[in-house]
Formats: sequence, structure tokens, C-alpha cells
Amino acid sequence: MAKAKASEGNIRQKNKAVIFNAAKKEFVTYGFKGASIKRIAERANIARANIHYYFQDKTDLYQQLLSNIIDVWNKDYDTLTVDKAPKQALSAYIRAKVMHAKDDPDSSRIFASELIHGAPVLNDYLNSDFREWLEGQVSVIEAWVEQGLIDKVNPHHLLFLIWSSTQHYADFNVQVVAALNKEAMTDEDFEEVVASLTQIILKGCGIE
Amino acid sequence: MAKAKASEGNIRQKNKAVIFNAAKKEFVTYGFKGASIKRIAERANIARANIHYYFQDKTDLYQQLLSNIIDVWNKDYDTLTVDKAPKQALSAYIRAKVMHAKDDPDSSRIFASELIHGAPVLNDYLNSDFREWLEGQVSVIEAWVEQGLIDKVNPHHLLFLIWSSTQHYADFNVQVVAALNKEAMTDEDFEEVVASLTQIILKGCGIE
DNA sequence: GTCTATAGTTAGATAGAC
DNA sequence: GTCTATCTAACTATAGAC
Repeated sequence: MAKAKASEGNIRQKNKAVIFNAAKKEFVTYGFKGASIKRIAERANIARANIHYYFQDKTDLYQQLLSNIIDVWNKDYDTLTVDKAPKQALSAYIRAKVMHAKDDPDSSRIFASELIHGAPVLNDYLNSDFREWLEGQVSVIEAWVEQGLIDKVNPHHLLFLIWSSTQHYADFNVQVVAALNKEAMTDEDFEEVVASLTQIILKGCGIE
Repeated sequence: MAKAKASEGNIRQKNKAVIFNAAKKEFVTYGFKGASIKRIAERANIARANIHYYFQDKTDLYQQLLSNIIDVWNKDYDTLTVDKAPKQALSAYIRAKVMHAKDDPDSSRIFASELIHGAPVLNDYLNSDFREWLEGQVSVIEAWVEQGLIDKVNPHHLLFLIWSSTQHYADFNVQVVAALNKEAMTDEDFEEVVASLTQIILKGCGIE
């Protein structure tokens, strides 16, 4: 758990966390525009006016929620570094992404919904911090290619391939579950996903 | 263009098409819950009440729109058949999917948004027609594996990989464009996507 | 088939007592 | 920090004249 900001009291901190959890479910169910503060309050079991006490407006709540999600990701995904071998680095990256899709699908879905609807809130982020972070990842893959450790692949499209194929199991889970004719994916199913994606993507990059 | 239903007059048919086009933009911008009939009417340049004349309610309009999208897809994606070689069939499938992402991204986005938000409308479809169609595709890949034409891969996860990696360029286009530091993707960019995905996925399946 | 008027609901946000 | 009451705006949907 992240430590509370020095500027925020504990009650405030705790209540905001409760609201974030409720808001996450509401936004993932109805999208940003369709989400209602009334239902968020009901989910959080607090009076509606309290949400306005803690957050300026719906957009402010949504922005802070997205910001939290991105903070968590930035901590978890520093997997691709030049000092690692492509096989280990890519395997670990694929596994981490799939396990995130399993453990916290709602974060992935909220992010996906924001992008699909044109990223009205995240556009600035995409064109600043995100692009900067991405270029670091790209340069690692370029280095691997130059050193002949992997085939000549387009680094951007390889990254998009890994993101999309792993996040798919969070974002499109209803379709996956219907396709597999199951109630829900099991731990074994997710292991099978990791195995399948690792097999195809690594071999597809000429690794091994 | 699809021929007008016999039961529907030409005026009705034409007006519904105008409404569908307007609704597509509205739903893709705000999601189902966030979309407003008032704005759809403004986009279509008709009186708001006319939408209620042609459609029972917002859900009815949305369902028919989704139904249209799926109809178009069913016509375009009968690419995987047993009589074709895996290399040609998969290459053609990847290309068709990428070009669809390029030419009609909004259809992909509306479908994606519906799934991300739990498929309240499409759940029945996913568990009936979709699953049936999918099993046909799966059996083609299984046949290829049995004949030793491709590596032993999980057919479902291979299909998910192709869907997710190609649809990504429609659904997450804002992120892609930010990553590539461009205003928009060009025809050449999409050709590069086809080449990259074909290279990695085919080799990843042991083709060639 | 079209349009105006309006009923009925739900929404975001704030004021002010506690 | 909490809660009730309330204002204002936006929305869906329908009725009924043209």
C-alpha cells in the first residue's frame, strides 16, 4: 500500500480509497459519461454529497483514479532493460502483463475505455510521460536487434502486440469466457495463456 | 450496400441509415450509457422525436447498430477454411483484420466498448452464434496442427492473439498515434503493421 | 412521416444545519 | 467531516397538431 500523502489526514485518505473502489466499479460498468455519482455513493455506502466534499467534480474523481492506475503500472512494468536477455525479459513481461489482467482486470478496462473513447482525459499523458517511457522500451528492443539477439522486428509493433494480446484477457474477458464455454477463467487457464503467448511471440521473434 | 428489407419503405430505410451513422459516432464518443438521443438527432440533422419514431428506445437503436456491425463482419471473415494452406489463410486473415481496423475503426470500437463494459446487450450472441462460428475456426486450426502444417498451438489463444493485435490499431488508435508521434497513421503505417504481425505470428506458429 | 410541447426522471453540484 | 434539502440542467419518452 502506498503511504498516505503528508498533506492528507488519515480519515480523508481512507474515505478517498473507499470512493475510488466504488468509482472503479461504476466507471467500468457504465463508462465515464454514463457513470453516476449517486450510484458511486451507493456502492461506497456514503452520502452523495460527501463525494463532492472529497472531489471537485466527476472529472476530478476520474482523473485521480486514472492517475492511481498509471502509478501502479509504472511500478510494475520496468521489465525490459538492456542488461537482460530477450528471452527472460520478454517472458517475464508477458507473464507480468497476463497476471495483471487476471488480478486487476478493472484497471485495464477503465484505461481501455478511456482510450477507445478518444482519451479525452489522457491525451496529454499519452503525448508526454507515456511517449518518453515508451522510447526507453523501444530502444531496448532496438539494441537486441542490433546485437542479433532477436530477429529484425519493428519495436513499436512488437510492444503493441504484447500489450494487446495480454490485456485482451482483461478487457474482452466476457468474450474469452464465452469462447472457452466457461463460467470464468481458472488459474490454469491463465497459465495456458502465458504459455501460448510466450511460445508464439518468442519464436516469432526468432528467440531460441 | 445491403438491399432494403422488403418490409421497410425506402424513406424509412434511408432515414434509419442516417440515424445509424450519427448514432455510431455518438456511441463511440460517449459509450452506450453516456450517449444522448438529443446529440444523435443533432448529428443526423433531424428532430429528436423522429428517432423515437424509428426506434423503440435507445437500447433498440444500439442493438440494431451492433447487429449491423456483426452482419458486415460475418460476410468479411470467412477466411479460415480447411482447404487453404495456413500461410495464405493466416496472412489473408491478418491483412483483412488490419484493413478493417483502418477502414472502419468505429465499428471495432463500439464492439470493444460493449465487451469491456460486460456485454450487457451482446451476452446472448456471444453464447450462441458467436461460439458456434468460433468452433468452426478452431477446428480449422486443429486440423492444421494434426496435419503437421503448423506447430502445436492452442487454437483459441492463437485466434485471440490475431483478433487483439489487429483490432488494437482501431480501438487504441490514439495511443498508437501518440506512440508513433504522428498526427494519424498512413497507408504505409498500416502496411507495416500487416508486415510486422504476419512476420511474428506466422513464424511463431512455425510456418515457413 | 415530421415537429412542437411537455411530462417525468435522473443527473451534477451546492448551501447550510449538525 | 457528515448529511439533508434543494437548485439547475439534461435526458428519455410520449402526446398530439400538422
